[in-house]
Amino acid sequence: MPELPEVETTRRGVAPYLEGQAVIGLIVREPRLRWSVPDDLAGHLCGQVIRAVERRAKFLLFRTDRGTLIIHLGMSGSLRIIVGDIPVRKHDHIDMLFEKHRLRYHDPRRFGGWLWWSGDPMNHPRLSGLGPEPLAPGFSGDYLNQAARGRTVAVKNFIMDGRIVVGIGNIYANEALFRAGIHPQCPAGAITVADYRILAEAIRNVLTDAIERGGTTLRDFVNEAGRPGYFQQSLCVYDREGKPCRRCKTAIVRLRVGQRASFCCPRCQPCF
DNA sequence: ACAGTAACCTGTTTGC
DNA sequence: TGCAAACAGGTTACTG
Repeated sequence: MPELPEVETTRRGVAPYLEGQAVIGLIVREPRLRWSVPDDLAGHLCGQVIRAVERRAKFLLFRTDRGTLIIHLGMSGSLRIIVGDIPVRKHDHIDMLFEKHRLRYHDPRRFGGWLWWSGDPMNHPRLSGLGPEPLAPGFSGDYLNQAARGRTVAVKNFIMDGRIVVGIGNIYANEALFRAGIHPQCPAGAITVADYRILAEAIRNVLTDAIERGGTTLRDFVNEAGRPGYFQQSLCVYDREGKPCRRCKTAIVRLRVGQRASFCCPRCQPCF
């Protein structure tokens, strides 16, 4: 679930409750996440003030004076602000305690992670090799075109590769390619620079639109208040097999690209 | 370096 | 209705 817009929605939601607040406790009920929660995480965090809540790719960064808590939501993780006495549900794996509330981590599939890093988080092995942020300067059609030279991989897989550009998962890859009028199976190296400029803009626009609508909730994504996003109402192709294209009414087609379900309009996204 | 596959784990949907 | 298989938003370790 959580791609860049959902992680950013979570960041914006929790930041006001955490920044400037001291951690007074940590309850780890289930440490077996994608990467095991470090044994000494409570020792690192307790007493520390969260100075800033940032995002890099799909990672959330909680900065303190002594290091950074790095959280990844995986495919089914969510963070909620809990005020008062709300009973722990199944899969509520971690609570981070503050004076007046707590941050509760829920993750049925346990593909997420809570990591600690004492140095510059950008040097963490999981972050150091990442490509540019799609919403920051430095990401452009010219950059994509350069990175795609000689690549035979399908363009959909190419833009989902975090070494090329971060934050784009299956939903937004499909949606961005539709907006750009590019077929998902087109080889990355066969796309013109003009089309890459259109694609880069489509990526920025779809991510920005999704953030404005609080992300996409297909099953279980919820924000810090436990409420869903509503960008799913704006999806043009994802999970719309057989339904009419919002632009030309042609039936949306489902195919498999690199083991992932993919959706496109055969008329608006012609084969290369 | 690149491309493709399997794996991590649980819940829900689909098909027989 | 019941059960098993297939599938799901992400990342990474492995293969050739």
